[in-house]
Amino acid sequence: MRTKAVTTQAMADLQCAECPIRHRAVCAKCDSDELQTLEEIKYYRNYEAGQTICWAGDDMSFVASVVKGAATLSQTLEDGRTQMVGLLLPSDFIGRPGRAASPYDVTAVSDVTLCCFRRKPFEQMMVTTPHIGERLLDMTLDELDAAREWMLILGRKTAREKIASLLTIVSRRETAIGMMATPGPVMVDLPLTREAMADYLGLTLETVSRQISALKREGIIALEGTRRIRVPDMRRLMMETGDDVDGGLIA
Amino acid sequence: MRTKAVTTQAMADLQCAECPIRHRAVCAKCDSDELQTLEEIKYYRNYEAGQTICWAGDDMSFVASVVKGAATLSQTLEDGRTQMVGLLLPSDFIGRPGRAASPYDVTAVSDVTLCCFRRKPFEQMMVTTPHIGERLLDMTLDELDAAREWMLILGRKTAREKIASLLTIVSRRETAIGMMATPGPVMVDLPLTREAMADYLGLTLETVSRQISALKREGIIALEGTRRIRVPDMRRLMMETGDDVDGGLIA
DNA sequence: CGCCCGGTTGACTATGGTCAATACGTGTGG
DNA sequence: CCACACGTATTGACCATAGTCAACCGGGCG
Repeated sequence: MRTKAVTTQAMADLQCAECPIRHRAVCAKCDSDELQTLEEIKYYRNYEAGQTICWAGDDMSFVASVVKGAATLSQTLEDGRTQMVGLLLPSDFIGRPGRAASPYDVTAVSDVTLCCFRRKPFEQMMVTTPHIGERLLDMTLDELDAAREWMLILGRKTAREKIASLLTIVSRRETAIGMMATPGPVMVDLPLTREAMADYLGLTLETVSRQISALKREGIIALEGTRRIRVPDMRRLMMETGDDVDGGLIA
Repeated sequence: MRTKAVTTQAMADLQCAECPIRHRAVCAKCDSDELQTLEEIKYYRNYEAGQTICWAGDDMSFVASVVKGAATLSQTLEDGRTQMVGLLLPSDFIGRPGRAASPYDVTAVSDVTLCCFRRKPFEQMMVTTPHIGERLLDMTLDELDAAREWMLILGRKTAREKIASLLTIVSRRETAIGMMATPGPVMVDLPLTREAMADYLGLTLETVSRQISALKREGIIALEGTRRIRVPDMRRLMMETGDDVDGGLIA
């Protein structure tokens, strides 16, 4: 595993106004003046797939938004059992204002680009720029809801339901639209190995593999390569999640 | 089950300045002017043990702080499996600014007193009073960390470790001090039935009962009645949680 | 070519769930 | 005062789901 984090050339001069996550990230509510200030303190960092962004307990000198790629948050018990507790996709926020040490391992699962802000200036800006704190509160509340949805999955669902739920959730986030069960076929591109899925779902990789094979055998999903999944009928998959048929939509 | 929520007389005239949760609740950062404004829009509500405060999907006309007692947040699958996703103790916040419908069932597990704010005036105040939003962000980030700790428990711990973790966490919250393993005996007063513990831990009530019996047999805990537990040596209990021996402290 | 990594599949096992009987404690009514 | 009932908790016997251990497959790369 490589350990260098290289500041991208490609991204180095990206203007906030052209940023793909401009309207969903922590800066979403900022007006152009505020954006200007952010522009001055931001910088980009790249990580390659598999690279560790931060170990649990380490101090992070920055907070950041995911611009591109996917990262995970995970916790590990002393005997090595690990549980993922967050899947960070573009626009998600990394780090906690007011606390330097990350309680979680943060890992790039695909090639990742972060838009970083040094901690101190960012915390300063939160005081002077209410829009940032407001947006961060909203995002944190959403993450809390997501974490609680995961608690239901981890605590009460069967292996089969867990897999179906993961696929449903990832597909929902990828096609970030409102997402009612669209009847046509859907492609789900999940950037996770079987082991990462297992860490996410509180299963072993063998069980993940078996359940995916079972869903495949029954025609509920089809594989194109190992990381790409075709869902001919999303509603059929959703029926396997154990949630209400309305898709478990919250409010 | 009774269904009335009575506005307490006993609490009706409690001044914020004398409030037991003054320094930990959502109002913690407010100065006395701000407190004065809150004082004018707040009102108290009481619920008795077992009563439902709000069903998932219902609109709540207020947000609130728990002043006294304990409440739970839970989600239910269509076939009846339920998972608790939050345990609300005094100073915890109920509701989400900007969203009326609760995604969770909220239930009083002991007699509960809430300090309520009507939604609209509260949302208004959040705009004019940054201290409230700031405090709420901090509290929400703490809750998110707690939810993620639960994800580890639900996803990766054995039944025995789950029970030990629950007892450790509740005792940590009750003796709200810094909480290093104090060597003396500790009383843990957990206001939950075996079934509620099971719903929390993603177990069945039989398994909860068996594991508690096992810990008792081994002298790690002792029961005084069914809801009160004596822990002769907290460190011994913590060793059963599967966390690092330092108590799994974050940062 | 052969190794390595990720994935799949099989055989067996163990942990926790299910179903059922029993115990305990408290409040109610004869 | 005791009998009973109801809700909560404990315990046992049995079973099912997912975990463990191990063999094997297949593609990419040195």
